[in-house]
Amino acid sequence: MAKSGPNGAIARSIREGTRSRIVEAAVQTIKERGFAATSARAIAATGGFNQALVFYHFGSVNDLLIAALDHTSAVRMARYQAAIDSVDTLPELLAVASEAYQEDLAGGHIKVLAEMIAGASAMPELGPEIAARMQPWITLTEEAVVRVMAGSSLAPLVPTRDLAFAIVSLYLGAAMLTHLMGDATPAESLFRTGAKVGPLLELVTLRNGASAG
Amino acid sequence: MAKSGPNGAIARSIREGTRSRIVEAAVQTIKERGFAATSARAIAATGGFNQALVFYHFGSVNDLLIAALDHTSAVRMARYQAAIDSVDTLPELLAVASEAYQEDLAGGHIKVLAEMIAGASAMPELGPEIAARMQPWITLTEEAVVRVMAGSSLAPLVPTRDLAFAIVSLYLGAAMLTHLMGDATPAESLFRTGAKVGPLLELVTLRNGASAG
DNA sequence: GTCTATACTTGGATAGAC
DNA sequence: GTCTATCCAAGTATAGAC
Repeated sequence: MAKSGPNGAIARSIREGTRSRIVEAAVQTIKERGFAATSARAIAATGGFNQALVFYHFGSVNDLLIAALDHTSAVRMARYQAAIDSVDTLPELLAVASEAYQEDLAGGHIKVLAEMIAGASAMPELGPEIAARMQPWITLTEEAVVRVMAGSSLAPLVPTRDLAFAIVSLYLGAAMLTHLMGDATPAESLFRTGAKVGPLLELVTLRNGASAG
Repeated sequence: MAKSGPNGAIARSIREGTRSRIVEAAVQTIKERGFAATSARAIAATGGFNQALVFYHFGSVNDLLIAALDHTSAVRMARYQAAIDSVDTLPELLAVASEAYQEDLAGGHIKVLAEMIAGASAMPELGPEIAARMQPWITLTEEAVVRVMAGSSLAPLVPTRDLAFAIVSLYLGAAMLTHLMGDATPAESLFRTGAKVGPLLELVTLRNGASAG
């Protein structure tokens, strides 16, 4: 209270601290220029601050990049979780996934993820950090699958862990290929097909209150 | 004739030219140390020749890397094509794919591919080159799918292009995640599950000479 | 064709002024 | 906490001897 004056936006950006300004500049630099070009100097140029601040606040570029991944992951995870929670059937789940993919593609989140994973190959010490941050996505996916399959007679037959891993792999692989091929974007066609196939699969997950004892 | 003497191995390696020595050193360096660490100096150290030879023979490190990708791709493509040609049913195809994946993982080919794709993000000018070299794999996959589905009543319903893209995406995504997670290797479990599920899917692709006109 | 030596560039990271 | 200035390492690429 004592601090807040009439100068809204500026005061806010000061109060939020330089840390988040740096994190956001890092995210934007990855989006715009790719992992390899995201140096401390490039981030500083994007955010309009000094290069040395990266090291003062985060110790190293790598640690900043981890923080940036955490930041975007948290935002996206919350959104996906909400979308998934509002859904009960497999076709709906496919629709939500397709929608989320398109959104993330347009918003550049896909690119950040792809670049970070690509970058993990480049900086081996980033590997475990990123792997750990992928795990929640697999778990999220598995929970969604379990929920959607619940009540189906097929449920006990489905290896949900493998299925979740496969879905995340597919999502990621499609993202990397799309990213690679640029304008061709065959992933879009794939998701459209998925949306068409979804309703057919509903037969598979029909609640079978009748057939069960 | 005039050139070949009693000194077999040494003469051969001279005859084969420094170019292929450099290409092989590049492949091995990517396998062992990753894309980012594969500099002209590192490649030269691996192959035991001078750094300047990279530029003399290939002009730039990037061009050498492209040549290296072409080299491994050609070898693997030939092997996959032969394996696929010897197969007629979907379960067999899954078995072949699973086997190839394990082989490529053990042989380090998966790593080369993953690193190159990762690297493409790093060096944008590599992107189109690598994308162009992925296309034949999608085509190969599509042809295999078409062949295996031929005669099934489902064949006309399957969007083979999308399916092939999905399979390659899955393969690639699983490779990158496995590469990332290291010892966890959930992809192995996935392929085991795939092998178990395969026979069930045979029902789907049964030749239906009876039901057709 | 292959080597040594070196020019040039970029980026991580720190010291020290403010 | 933020800036300027700078050190140092690693890498691309070329010149020129052999």
